[in-house]
Amino acid sequence: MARAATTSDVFNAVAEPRRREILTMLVVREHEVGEIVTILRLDQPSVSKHLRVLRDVGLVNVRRNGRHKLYSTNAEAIRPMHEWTATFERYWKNQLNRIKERAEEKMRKERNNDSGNTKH
Amino acid sequence: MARAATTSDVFNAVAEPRRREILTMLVVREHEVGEIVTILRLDQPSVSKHLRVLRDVGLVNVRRNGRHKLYSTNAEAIRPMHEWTATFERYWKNQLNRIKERAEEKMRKERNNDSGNTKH
DNA sequence: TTGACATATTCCCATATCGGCATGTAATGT
DNA sequence: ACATTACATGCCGATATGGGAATATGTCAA
Repeated sequence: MARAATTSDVFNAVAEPRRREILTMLVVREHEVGEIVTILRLDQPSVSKHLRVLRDVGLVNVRRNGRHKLYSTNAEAIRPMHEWTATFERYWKNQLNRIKERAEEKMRKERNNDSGNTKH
Repeated sequence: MARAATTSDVFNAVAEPRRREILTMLVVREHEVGEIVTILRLDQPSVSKHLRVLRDVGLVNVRRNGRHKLYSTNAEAIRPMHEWTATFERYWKNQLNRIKERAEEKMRKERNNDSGNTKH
């Protein structure tokens, strides 16, 4: 088997940096495809393909306006990722605490050593 | 160009579901490779390869213990993902509020219609 | 040293990717 | 009807993937 399809879930879709840029841009307000092309300096077919992937996993919505299509980010779809990463939050906070504590421990010891060294 | 390497950044490394399972498992406490194999029911070479990817992007740490190797999740490395997804939080909250408001609006209107219909 | 155990790496294959380029389709204006 | 604008899709090639099977590396114990 090869790598999972980019359309298999949000994690795979968002692995592509350009798609992350597109999402960041479209979450503020909706944009036409042409605007994405000029602002992010990508080829039009490239943008359309990325939008296709994002659409397939529900990360963006489309709306037609004459010849234009207006895409916008469906922020709600990013929530599962946010929640998955959130399960690690307490652990990195613990890691930081442990680092802090070790640093303070080291400080105390060095202070003791210094006072001892002055003796000799 | 093909898809970006799985080792290119945390987003790509974490796109693989099995690697997410491994991270979830190793964040609680460190485990030997063999334990990962039996608990997640994967082939040993497969686990070693996944761990290699996770190591390359700094998502796990290793420590040798005799013939065994003890892997643990470096939770701190997941933080960038958490922060990226967090930038969308206010938007999905807004979306939810708008849905709520529309529902309440609808309720009010329907109540008005009902009171009107009783008249006829 | 040899053997057993634990883990890592290599090779092969089927598959999906992304970029570039060309072409297709849909809506508008004249 | 036709040309034009705005997107979408199709085809190609180079590349990296993950699974499977085999093999290599590393560590301990007798």
